[in-house]
Amino acid sequence: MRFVCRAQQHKGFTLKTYFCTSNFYLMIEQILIGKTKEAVKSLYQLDASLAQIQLQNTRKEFAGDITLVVFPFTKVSRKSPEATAAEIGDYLQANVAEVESYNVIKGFLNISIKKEYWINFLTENYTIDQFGFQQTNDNQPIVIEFSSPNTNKPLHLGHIRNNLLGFSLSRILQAAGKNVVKVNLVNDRGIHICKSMLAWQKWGNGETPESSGLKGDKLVGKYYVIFDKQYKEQIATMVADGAIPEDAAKKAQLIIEAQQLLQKWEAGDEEVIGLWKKMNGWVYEGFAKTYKTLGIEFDKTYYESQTYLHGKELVEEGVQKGVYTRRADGSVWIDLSAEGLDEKLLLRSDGTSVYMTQDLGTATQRQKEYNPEQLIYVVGNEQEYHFQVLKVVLKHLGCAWSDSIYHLSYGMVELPAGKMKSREGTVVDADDLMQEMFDTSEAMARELGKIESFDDDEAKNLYRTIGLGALKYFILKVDPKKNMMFNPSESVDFNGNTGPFIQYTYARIKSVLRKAEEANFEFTTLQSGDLLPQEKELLKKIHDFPAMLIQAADMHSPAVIANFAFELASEYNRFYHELTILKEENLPSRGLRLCLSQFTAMVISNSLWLLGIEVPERM
RNA sequence: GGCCUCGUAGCUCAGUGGAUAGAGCAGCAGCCUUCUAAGCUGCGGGUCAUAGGUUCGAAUCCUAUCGAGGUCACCA
Repeated sequence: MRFVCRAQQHKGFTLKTYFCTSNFYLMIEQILIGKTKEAVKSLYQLDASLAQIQLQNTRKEFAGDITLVVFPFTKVSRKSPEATAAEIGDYLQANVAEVESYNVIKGFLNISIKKEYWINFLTENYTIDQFGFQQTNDNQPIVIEFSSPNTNKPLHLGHIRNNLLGFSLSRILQAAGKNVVKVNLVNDRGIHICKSMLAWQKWGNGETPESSGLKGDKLVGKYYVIFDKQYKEQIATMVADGAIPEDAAKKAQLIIEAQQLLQKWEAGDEEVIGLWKKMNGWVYEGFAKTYKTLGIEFDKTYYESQTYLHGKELVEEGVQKGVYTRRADGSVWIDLSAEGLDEKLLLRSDGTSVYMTQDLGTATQRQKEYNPEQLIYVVGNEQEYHFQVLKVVLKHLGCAWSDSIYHLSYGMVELPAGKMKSREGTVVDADDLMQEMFDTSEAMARELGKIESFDDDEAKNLYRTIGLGALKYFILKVDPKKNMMFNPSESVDFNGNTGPFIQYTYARIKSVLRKAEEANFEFTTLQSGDLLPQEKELLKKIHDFPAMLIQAADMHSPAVIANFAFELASEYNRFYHELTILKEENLPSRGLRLCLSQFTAMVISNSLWLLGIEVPERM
C-alpha cells in the first residue's frame, strides 16, 4: 500500500548550464561553451571542465544576452576579473560569428548575440511542432510506477498529487528522449479489503453500484467506514465491560472475522474469492472513471494479488542462499546494521507476506520484463526508509540492478486544518475536488461573459479544461519533494500564476492567429529593422525551452516546466499589450510578430502537455 | 532518543556557489471606442530561522542551536 491512512533526493546533477541542440538547430550556448573552452586553453593553457564554464542569461538590467562568469578563470589568468573577462570577450568576439559585442561588469562577461542569430533561430524553429523535444530512443526503458491505490477506498487529494507527478514526469522523460513505461500497482489484497467485504456481507443488504447509484469505489469505501465504526463500538463495549483496550482491539469479533476472511482468501475459498472479485470490480470501475476525468492512463497495471507469491519465493531463495535468516518461530529477517539500517522483517512467522515481500516480487518482475535503465517509484516521502531498505535487500539477494531503483519521494499535501485523515472525514475526495473545480470555472466563465458564443458541449468542455488546468498547475508548480499547502477554498485561483492564466494566453494567441489567417496575412521572418526589446525578450524566453526540458527531466521535476510556462505566458502578455500585431502597418514587423505568436502558442501548448494540461482554442 | 526532510515578504511559492533575493495572491493607485481586461502598469512589503565556518563570492556548501514535519511495527 503506497498510501497509509492519510493522503499523502536527490542532488543528482551539478552541471550548471544545460545545453542542447534542437532537432534542427545548434543552440548558441553550445557554441559559446566550445569556444570558451578554446579561449581559456589558448589564453591560459587551461583545460576547462564544463562545471567551470558558467553561462547564464544576462540579467535584464544589463546589456547583453548571455553572460559568462569569469571568476573561475582568474586563478589561471592571474589577472583581475575585469581584465580576464575582457581577454575572453575579445577572443569570443573574434572567433564566434554570432557574437556582436560584449561588456564587462566586475567578473561578468555580458555577451550580445547578433540579431541574425535570433532571427535565424526563429525562422528555423517556429513551425517545428516538437521544438525542443528529443526523438524517443529504443534503449532500455524507464519504468515509472505511480498512483498505486488500495481497493478499499476512493482516490483522494494525495493520490492526485501522486498521479499528476507520475504522469507529468513520464511525459517529460519521454519528451527528453526516453522510452517510458507507465505502470500502476494496485493493492487489491489484504486485510483492508476484507474489512469492506465483511461489512458489506453483514450490513450491505445486497447493495450494488447499480441499485444505489453510488460509484463503485465510493460504495466499497462506505463499507470500509462502516466496518471501522462498528469495530470501534465493539471495542468500546468490551472496554466498558472491563477489557484492556489493546486486548479488545485484537479480540473483537469483527476483526477476528475479517482475519478469517483473509485466511479463507489466501486458501482460495471460492465464495470469498467471488465476493472479492465482485467488490474489487466495482472499485476498478470507479477508479477508471476518476482516472479518465483526471486524464491519467497507464501502459500496464500490476496487482499485488498476482505478485506477492513471487516475493515469497524470493525470500525463500534468500534463505537458501543464507543472506536472510529464518528464526525459530519461522519468521524471516535480514540484518542491515552493517548498512546503518535496522533488522528488517521479510516474512511473518505464520508465513504470510509483508509490504516488503510483495515489493521484492514486483521489482524483480519488472526487472525481468523490461531490464529498465531506471525503475522509478512515485511514492510519498513517508516511505523513504522502505525504499532505502528495498534497494539493500535486493542487493543482498545479488541483484546489482537495485541501483537503478529511484524513489521519487514527494512531500505531503497539507490542508489548513492539518493532515488528511480518512476516519475523521478530513480527506479531500478526488472526484469531489475535480467537480468543484469544474463548477468554479463555470461560475467564473459565466460571470465574465466568456461563453456567449459557445454551444453546450463546447462550454462544458471548457469548464473541464480550465478546472483541471487550475488544479493540475496548482499542484505541479510546487517542487515535488516539498510539502505543500492546499487550501480548497482559497488556494485554487484563476488569476496570476495559475493554469488558467497560461491557458488564457494560449487562447488569446490563437484568436490573433485565426484572424491573421482569415485575412491571409503573411507569416514571415524577413524584416530589416532591429528586434524590439519586447520581441527579443519573448524570443529569448522561447529559446530557453529545450534547456528547461532537459533540466526538468534531470531533476524529475514538472515544477521546472510549470514555472517556465508561466514566465513565457507573462512575457507574451507584455508583448501583446505593448505592441500591435494585426494592426501593425509595417508588414515585415507584422509578419515577424505573427511568427513569434505562433511559436509562443506552440511552446505553451507543449509545455502544458508535459504537465498533462490541455489548452482551449477559445476561452 | 537515532536517522531523514524542511524553515525565503501577511499568505502560497520560485531562486541547482555568482551581480542590488524574485513571482503570484492579498492591500493601495491607474489602464478597455483599439488584436480576448481570466489581461497590463505602478506602489508598499525581507535579520533568506539563529550563530559560527569554508569561499574571490553563500538563501544555496559545512557545523551547532531553535522551530516544524516524517520515519525507526510480525502496518502498508
